[in-house]
Amino acid sequence: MGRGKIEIKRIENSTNRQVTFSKRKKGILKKAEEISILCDAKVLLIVYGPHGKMLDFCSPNSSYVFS
Amino acid sequence: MGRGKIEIKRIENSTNRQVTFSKRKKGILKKAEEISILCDAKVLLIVYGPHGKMLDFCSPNSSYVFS
DNA sequence: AACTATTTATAAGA
DNA sequence: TTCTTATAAATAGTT
Repeated sequence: MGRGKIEIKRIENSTNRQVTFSKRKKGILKKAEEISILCDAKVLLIVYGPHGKMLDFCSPNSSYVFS
Repeated sequence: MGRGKIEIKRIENSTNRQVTFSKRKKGILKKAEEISILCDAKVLLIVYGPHGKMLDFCSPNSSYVFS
């Protein structure tokens, strides 16, 4: 989605890669939260990048599933 | 995204909830794979629904991060 | 960091 | 229920 179509392969430019990481991480985090609410699902999402936090999303009361 | 806008709250109709779960799980899985390739990120995604598998996506060579 | 043209995901419908 | 399509949402390139 965007001004142009991109190929799904490693972005070589590190600035662009970091920008895309930030944007997409935000997006996937939102999707994780949405599916957990809409569908009553248990979700655990970890996105680990150079500057990212380890645990990014865990739907409420999931500890009994993921422990 | 779709024919109409929806509120992000639990879908009460269980058939609709299951359909939405299937569609969105596929979507988030794709996003997880894409960010891992594009941004060289380590991703672990678990979406646990009534009929879903436990481990849904793990980017390659992530075991040292997630073990 | 904000914008917007365009692609992608998906809610309803068939 | 698998496929279609109109529309909402995400985002690539731009500013």
